[in-house]
Amino acid sequence: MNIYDVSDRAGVSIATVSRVLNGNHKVSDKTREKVLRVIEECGYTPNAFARGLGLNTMNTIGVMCADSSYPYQAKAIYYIEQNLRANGYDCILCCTGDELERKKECMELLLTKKVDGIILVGSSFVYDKKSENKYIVDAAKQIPVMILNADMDAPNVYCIITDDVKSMEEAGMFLMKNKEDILYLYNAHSNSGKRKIQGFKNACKKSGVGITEERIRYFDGYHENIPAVAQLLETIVNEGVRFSGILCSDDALAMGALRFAWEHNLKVPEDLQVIGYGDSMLVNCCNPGLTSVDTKEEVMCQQLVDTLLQILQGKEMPQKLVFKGKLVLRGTTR
Amino acid sequence: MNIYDVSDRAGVSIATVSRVLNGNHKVSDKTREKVLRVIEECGYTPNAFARGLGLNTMNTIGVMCADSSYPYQAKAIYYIEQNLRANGYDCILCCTGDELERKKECMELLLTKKVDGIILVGSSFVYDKKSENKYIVDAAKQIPVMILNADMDAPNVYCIITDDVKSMEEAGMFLMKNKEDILYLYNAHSNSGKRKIQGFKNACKKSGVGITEERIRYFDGYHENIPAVAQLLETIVNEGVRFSGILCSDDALAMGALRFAWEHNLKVPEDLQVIGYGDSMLVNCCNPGLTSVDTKEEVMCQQLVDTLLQILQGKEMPQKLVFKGKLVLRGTTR
DNA sequence: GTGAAAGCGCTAACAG
DNA sequence: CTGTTAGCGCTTTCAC
Repeated sequence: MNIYDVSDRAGVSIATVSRVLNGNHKVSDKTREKVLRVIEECGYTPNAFARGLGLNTMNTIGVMCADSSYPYQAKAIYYIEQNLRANGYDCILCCTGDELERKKECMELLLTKKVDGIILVGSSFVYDKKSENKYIVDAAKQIPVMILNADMDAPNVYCIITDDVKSMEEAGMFLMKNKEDILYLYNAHSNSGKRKIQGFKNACKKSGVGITEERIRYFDGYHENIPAVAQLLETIVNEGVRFSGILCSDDALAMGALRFAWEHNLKVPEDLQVIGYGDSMLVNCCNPGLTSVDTKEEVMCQQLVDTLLQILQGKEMPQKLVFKGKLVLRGTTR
Repeated sequence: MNIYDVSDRAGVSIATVSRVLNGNHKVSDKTREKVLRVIEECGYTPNAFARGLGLNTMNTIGVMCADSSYPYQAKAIYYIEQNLRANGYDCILCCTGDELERKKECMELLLTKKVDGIILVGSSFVYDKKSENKYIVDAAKQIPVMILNADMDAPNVYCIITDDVKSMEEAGMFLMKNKEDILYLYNAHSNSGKRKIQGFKNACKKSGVGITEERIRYFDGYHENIPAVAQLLETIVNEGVRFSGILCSDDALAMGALRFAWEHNLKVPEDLQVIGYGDSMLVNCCNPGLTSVDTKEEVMCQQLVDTLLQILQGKEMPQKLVFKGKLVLRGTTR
């Protein structure tokens, strides 16, 4: 069943059927009804590939993420998909992992599939070296590239980011109000990961606390491996480092910190304060509840999609949207 | 830049270019190299829409889920995407929510987009009423439909499921070894949700424990709302129901149970035992660690994709793959 | 308001 | 081994 069959049965030309299909006004009501009836009867739907070939678009957006099972990315994908679909766009999902080479491949693939735009979810897509971001810059020469949570500057690349520096600074200063021995724990050397560290360092400076590398520690493990985080803290203590507060670059790390507290019979927040980042479901999975930074993910994703849609319609849009995180106080801090 | 441009520059016909592109053997090495060089030089990539139109496929699979931000679904999507991509297929993601109407719409849409197969992630897609599964049966008349975690019987519909009855029965019997006052907590009336309840009931029977509705309780709230789960348990206690063990249909509910224990200074597992389902990252987010049923999600997803790929190649495959869950003992049980 | 016809870029059957 | 050509099904311009 194709447009010819419909035109035959309706006794009109394929051009007319096409017009009806596309809501073109220049069709008489009578003809329109006749065509619609036939379409209804036959259950005809236009061939998407043919349409794509003619119009050079199939209304799809490529969504890339490192690992869609990470809670943050999973949420983002959900919000993005919902917003795009509500506007008639499909999502092709690509989980790239962490290797640059795979990211390039996926990007290439999406371009080949002729998506109308690309959304990069998560800050791991943007590197320090300019040369390693070439794949993004190149892609942006063809179609708009939206980046959630990473900051870079190139034509046709749009960044929707949290002001991680400020947000983390605020959280850090909260812990440093009357304590100097705060530990910073992170698990990604990504673009936003670096901004967060900067925020911690800023907090140190502003609070008159010395910055030492032994208090800025990297967790090199699988994000779900909470026990390993606790172990890392054990190692740090064994090195002789003492701390009364831990600032974490995400909530999972904070869960590890709490686990460490349990294992050592430390009272939270009396003996140890903990702050997470992301305000995920994990904040309620512990007792007391986890103080965390709400990064307003849903709003960011909405804005991202809105912006993209406008761009696709040819509008000029801001290259950077910056949101400020909000420290949500719960029981793991005083 | 299209196939004609390439053929011109290489001094061959478009048929030859097409052959080179598709790895057809009947091209001389010399010609092949010449063509490949031109392709390389021009950075030519074939137009996916044109190819799709001719072949009537763009090698995409529709992946439907209710909410990709639920940890279980997020994981499944990740595994499925990885496996499909490794075999040259793209995923179009559709998050449908819980309403049947939206599920139908999404299904329709994917069919219109001419995907090669459809994967339904999560058991909420299959209903009790046969008439409400018609959208699946109809879709399966056109393309294979794979269902993760729900059981139904129709031509061209393939189910990859956990033996929830047996798995839950085993977990229940573990708790009922020497206690009768076990509570069953669930949060979905879905296909697999019902099998799980059946498992609990079986455990009661086999353990000689009476089945009462007041011990089989539904949590009607957002899956991440751990405090609300604890509140529900409070309500149940206030009704006069007592329990020394809680069997939960997923790990998030179990976190709520643990929260309830904290709030009431109940020792786990001495005063209250808890078992979750899914063996998610949450099992390590609490102290002691959560005993849970490992449903081997990754393996199931691999098998699902494998099966689908074989079906697409015309092979006859089993309509149902059943995996048995495994009870992983941790600190919340004795 | 409607129809004829020219693409869109590729694959594959057929002929040589 | 290589080239010619007929689709694949739709949109859109140009006549009428």
